[in-house]
Amino acid sequence: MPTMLDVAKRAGVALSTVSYAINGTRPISEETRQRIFAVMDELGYRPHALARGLASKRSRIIALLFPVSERGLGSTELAFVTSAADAARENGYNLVLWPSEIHDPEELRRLAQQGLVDGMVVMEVRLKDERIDLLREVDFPFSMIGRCADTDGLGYVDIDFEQTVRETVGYLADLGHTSIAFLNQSQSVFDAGYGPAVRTQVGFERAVEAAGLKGVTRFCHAAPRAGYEAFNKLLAESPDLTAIVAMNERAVPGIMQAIADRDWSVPDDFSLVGIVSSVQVAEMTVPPLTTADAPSAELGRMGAELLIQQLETQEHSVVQELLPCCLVERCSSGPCLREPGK
Amino acid sequence: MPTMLDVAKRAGVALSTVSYAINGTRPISEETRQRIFAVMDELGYRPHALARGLASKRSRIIALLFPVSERGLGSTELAFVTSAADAARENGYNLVLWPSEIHDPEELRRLAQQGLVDGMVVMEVRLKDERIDLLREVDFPFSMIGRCADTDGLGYVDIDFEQTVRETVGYLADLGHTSIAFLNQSQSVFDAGYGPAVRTQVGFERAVEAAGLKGVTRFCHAAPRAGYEAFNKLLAESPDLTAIVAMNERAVPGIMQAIADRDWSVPDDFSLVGIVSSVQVAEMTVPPLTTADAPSAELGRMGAELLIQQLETQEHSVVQELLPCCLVERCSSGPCLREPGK
DNA sequence: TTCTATAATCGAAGCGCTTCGACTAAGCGT
DNA sequence: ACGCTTAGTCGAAGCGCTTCGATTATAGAA
Repeated sequence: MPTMLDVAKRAGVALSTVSYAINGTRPISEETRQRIFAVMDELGYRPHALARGLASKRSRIIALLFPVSERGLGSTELAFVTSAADAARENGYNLVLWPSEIHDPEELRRLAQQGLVDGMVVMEVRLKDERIDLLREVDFPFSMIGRCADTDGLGYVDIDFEQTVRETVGYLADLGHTSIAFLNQSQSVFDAGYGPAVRTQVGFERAVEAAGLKGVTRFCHAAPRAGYEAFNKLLAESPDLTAIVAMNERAVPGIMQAIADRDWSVPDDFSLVGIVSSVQVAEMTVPPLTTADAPSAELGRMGAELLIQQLETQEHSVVQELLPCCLVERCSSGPCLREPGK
Repeated sequence: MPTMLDVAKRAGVALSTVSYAINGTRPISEETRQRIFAVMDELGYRPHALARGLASKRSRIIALLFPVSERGLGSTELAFVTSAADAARENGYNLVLWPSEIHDPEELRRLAQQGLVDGMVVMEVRLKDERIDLLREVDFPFSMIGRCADTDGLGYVDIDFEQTVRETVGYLADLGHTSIAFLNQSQSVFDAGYGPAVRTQVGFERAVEAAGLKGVTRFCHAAPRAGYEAFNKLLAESPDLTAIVAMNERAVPGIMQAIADRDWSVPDDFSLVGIVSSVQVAEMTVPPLTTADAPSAELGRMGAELLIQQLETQEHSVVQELLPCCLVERCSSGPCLREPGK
């Protein structure tokens, strides 16, 4: 494998001249530059990434911190990963995957001090998140997909949960629904201060009140069985319910089953809308689910780009962006033709 | 950030001694070692990954090549990624994600020559795959998740498609089905020589013949609509069909819809089994789908471990492993109670 | 006792790059 | 003709490690 020195010799210039030609760090005459580049691809020269990183103190590698087995990532999260990797590469960076126990700051500190990565993109951030506290403390560059409670001076992209749930509630209200339930993720996820669970629930309550509707909320584990039971309890307590907004993909089939078991049909007797979901999931149900799809690809991409931008420019121009989910009407929602409560 | 030299000075030893103590490359007295380690964590010293990589010519970084937007990865593929990353880290390696256009060997060559990664794990390998040809040609270490046609001397893990489909067909035969269809992925994927599509189809034909059953096969795009149409055509041509084996998750809801549209019910009137699928998908349908689940996590893990093992030991002990899918009976399959053809 | 193997350590030479401080030769205003 | 900037280039000093070839002390073999 040829080195920069080989190129320099063959082109009859100094080693440093080659470096300047490649990086454009100092002016090089057009003539020399051409000669150097000619030699470079004659020899098939590729700059050595590690050497470059060592000398420049910038590895051009960023890490994506993703929580290991925390609810087991779904296809929504996969899109974060792939689009972040794409975005990184388009900007000349490499993306390393760092499966991180959410509660092991030491591991994180090691990564930060190892000199391997220039910065990190942190996924699945909680309202109160040790990882963020640590990174902040050691002043290590990072961006978030999601956000913690105190985002002062921190760059992030997140879903606009309030807006999403407001739009969804509005949509159902327009269809004539007056009593709506929100099916959240599990109580433990909520208690752990997981942003989406907390923010959406709050948003739902506000939206429902603002619209003058009746709204109830309920936690539910990520499983069909739990969805089934949750639906039945919900209807036992509020028999006038005609629609559910579910931020719990795995529970959806259980709900559908429960609806079918009452000999009701979707959407004529009951409406079901998934939020913070994805097309893949929506199309797995029969009938296809009306969903507010998470802008996963954008989130992943922006998370990476935010960080890279922060790395390239020294100025701390803090970008904080909220993206709404996109409500797509499919076949699980509509006006309620049944007489509520019957 | 302290360097090795700082540690050495503070411990009153030579720089190289510290290195030997850390790596165990040469014998160091217990006493000295202790002193060195004490100083190390007194100073909070962390070896610099890039420097280490540059000097040792081993970065301890491996790349996971995954095809960009080729069918859009599902949750099955996500598991590859995360478990590969896990496995890498457990073995002291980092995993970088390399979204690769399947037909751009130049990009790949660059990655290989850049010195950034010690080896690659290649996903979604085709029977005839340019990437493999290139890596082989330049003699760059790699392992495959999946496999190409000529696997001579190449390490891989793959799903045992033949076995999986045989078991599935056997399962349906035992339930009394005698006319079964196989719903493959799309024709174009098949024509591109995508291993699973080709191998499973061949396997199905053999299995059906061996079991003395009647079998038909059909390609289908990854979409509910396509599944719907495929089902109807299939039944128009072979009215005695009582079961479908589908290796096409996205088409499944369409099939279910089509079944329901005939006023048939699953599984009493028709059986449906998904293969090379996952629990997540299986539980999204109503009723839950009987599936042969892909051992995704194992595949990802083994893919990484295979490569690392190859990297650590010089000997080319070629590991080639086929893992079967695990057939899980849920509620979409059973004996056919309907009189076939009616 | 003398010779040699082994344990324990040191110093120095890289690994392949970036970057800083020269240096030279023009180009320009005065 | 004078200094003064600027484009274009060179050489050398690192970046933080690994690793090779000594060197010394210690012990077992002859």
